Amino acid sequence: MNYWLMKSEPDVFGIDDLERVGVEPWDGVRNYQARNFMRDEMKVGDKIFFYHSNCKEPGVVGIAEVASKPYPDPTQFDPDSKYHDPKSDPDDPRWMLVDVKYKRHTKRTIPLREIKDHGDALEGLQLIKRGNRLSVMPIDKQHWDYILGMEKSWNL
DNA sequence: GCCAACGTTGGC
DNA sequence: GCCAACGTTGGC
Repeated sequence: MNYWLMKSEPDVFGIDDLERVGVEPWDGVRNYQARNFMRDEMKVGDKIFFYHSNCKEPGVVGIAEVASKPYPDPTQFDPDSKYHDPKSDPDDPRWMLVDVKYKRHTKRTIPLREIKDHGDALEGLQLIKRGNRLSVMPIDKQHWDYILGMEKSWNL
C-alpha cells in the first residue's frame, strides 16, 4: 500500500467536485515526475491526500483512493483540449493517468501553514521542501499518519 | 498581483 | 550538451 498527495485547484476541481462525481480521471498532468508516479507506482487502493493549491487556504482537504490501473490520458489526443499534446504518439502515449475515487472530506482543512509548523516531525515531506511544485507526490506512511492525526487537533 | 523556483525549449 | 529565454506553479 502506497500513500500519495495530489494537488488540485479548488476553482477548477475541488474536493466537493470529487465528492459529486465520485470517480475522476486525473487528466492534464504534464509533468514527467508526476506521470512516472502514476504510471509506475500507483496501485488500485493506494491512499491519497486531496490537496487544495493556489487558493485562499492551501492544505489537505480530503481522502481519496486510486481506483484504476494507469491508462493513457485521453486529453492528450484531443485537439480541442487544453491538454492536447500533438507530439504524443497514439501507439506510444506520452501521458498516463489513474482514476481517483472520493473517500471522504477530512474533518477540517489541514492547512499547509500548520503542516509547515510541524516540520520537525515531517522531515523529508516533499510538500514542504523548498520550491516544491510537484502535483503528485509520494508520502511516507509515518508522515501520512502524522498529518491524519492533525485533522483532530485544533491546537498547534 | 507579485515573484521565486523550477521545467522545458530551442539556438548554437 | 550548454544555457538563456520563456512559461508555469503556487504560496503569499
